[in-house]
Amino acid sequence: MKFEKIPNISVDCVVFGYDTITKSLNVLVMKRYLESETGSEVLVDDYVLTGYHVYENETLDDSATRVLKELTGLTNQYKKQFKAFGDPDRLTNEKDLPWIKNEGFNLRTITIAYYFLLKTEEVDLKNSAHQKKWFPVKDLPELGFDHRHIILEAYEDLKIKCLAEPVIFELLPDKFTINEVQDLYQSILGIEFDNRNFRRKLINKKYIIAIDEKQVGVSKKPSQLYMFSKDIYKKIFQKNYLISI
Amino acid sequence: MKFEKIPNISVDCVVFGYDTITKSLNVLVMKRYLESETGSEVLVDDYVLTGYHVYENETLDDSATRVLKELTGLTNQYKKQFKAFGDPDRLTNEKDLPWIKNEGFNLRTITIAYYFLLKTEEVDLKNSAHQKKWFPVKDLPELGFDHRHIILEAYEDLKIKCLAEPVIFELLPDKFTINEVQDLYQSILGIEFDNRNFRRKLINKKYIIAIDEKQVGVSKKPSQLYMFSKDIYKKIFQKNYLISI
DNA sequence: GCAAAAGTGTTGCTTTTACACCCATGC
DNA sequence: GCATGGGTGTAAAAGCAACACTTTTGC
Repeated sequence: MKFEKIPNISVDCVVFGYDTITKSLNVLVMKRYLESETGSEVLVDDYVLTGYHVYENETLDDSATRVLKELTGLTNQYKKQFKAFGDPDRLTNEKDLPWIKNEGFNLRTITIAYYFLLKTEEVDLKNSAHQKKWFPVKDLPELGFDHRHIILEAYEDLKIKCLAEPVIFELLPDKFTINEVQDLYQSILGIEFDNRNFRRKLINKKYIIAIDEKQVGVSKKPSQLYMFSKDIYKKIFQKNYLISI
Repeated sequence: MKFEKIPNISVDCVVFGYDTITKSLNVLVMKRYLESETGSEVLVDDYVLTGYHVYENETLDDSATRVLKELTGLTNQYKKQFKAFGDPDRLTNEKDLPWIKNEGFNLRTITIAYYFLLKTEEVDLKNSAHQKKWFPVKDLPELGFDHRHIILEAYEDLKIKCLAEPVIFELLPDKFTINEVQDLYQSILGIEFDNRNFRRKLINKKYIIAIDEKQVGVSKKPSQLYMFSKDIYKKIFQKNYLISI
């Protein structure tokens, strides 16, 4: 009983990884491939989110953490439960049926969807069992089930979240330049900011700390590195009750 | 199969109702009462949210809508799925056990929680099967299961939501005064605004429309009535990309 | 005429926006 | 010395915050 899977409840994890080099916000997905018994026909060939059934004795948060760990080896990443998906037909697209038959899924499975924020470079894709791949959130491959929909809803939630809370720093290395932060905001939100205004705004925050270090190995003026202090942020944080409707 | 309940998945509805007269943001809950077989002992005597199992052929949203309709007779109210609750021990407080035994619940039930926004006066509590009652969100009664927790999370979500979207008008009658809007914001957020600044801000919105009508039957200067035009709001709405971290 | 709540303006301050050029480095 | 992105200042406009008294009605 204790470690049994609940057959009709899963968690699905949208893993967002930012690649500072290519300036791309990516999503980690897993290859799904199935041939007919004779091997003459490819039945399923696309990607899916990583997810798994929730265990009987496990909280939803713990399930999501477990799935992320199995997928990436990482723990302690920023995690948010953002929505449950449970349409009766969410798993029953024609192209999903052979897969479901093969895997023995329950056709009416509700999934609790989480998203995680981390850095692409933190994940080692080589030494891993499944075939996993990063795709830019703006250029997703063909996805199984309702997973494109889930990713896009996660992305919408992230857009709103990053305007109100300093989650952006979860996607950046510990030491970053102001322009990297700006690039990331722009990449997530799809809009451009004035560099001088953006820079001023960030540098004025007490929790954005200039460190005594500069970029190395770049063939241009090396830029100042900063870090984000969560401690200071928490200390000086105060709810802003500005009504903007 | 089609109309069977899924035994381990439910929706729970936090129904927020605002009472313009008493200026109280209320939550609608249902009496839960159980005596021992001999009638000599009260086993359970408290309140719970209304909720119900999800049916096999039904979306989560439809389940929530159905539960609200059975509870209040109302449809087409503002509805938001805000979180799934699924801790293994969420139904197993000692005081919930006799109830669960009596009702034949699945002990590991995940609930998808929704909140609704409406006006207290819209709901007729008299002609209704179950014993239902409004309680101020700031003065909740003893609640079964994890329902206090669910209500408080719904309330937190509502606080954030009403700062960014005009959901406040879902809680007010069609015709309202500026001071009623201010009272409601203050009641939800627990802070006070300057009346002159608040009034100016609202009246300047194109979608807040002064109508050719005043309050009647009040023994004071009757106030100007306004309405909210969702159409105009949608037309002129534009996402505000202000980073406030 | 009095109680009750509605409604009204101004000023200083902070924040946002718009905008163009020089700087430091590696090659 | 040149290519590359890093870094800088100012002025106008908008929005926000603080503040106290007069008006209109029903009774």
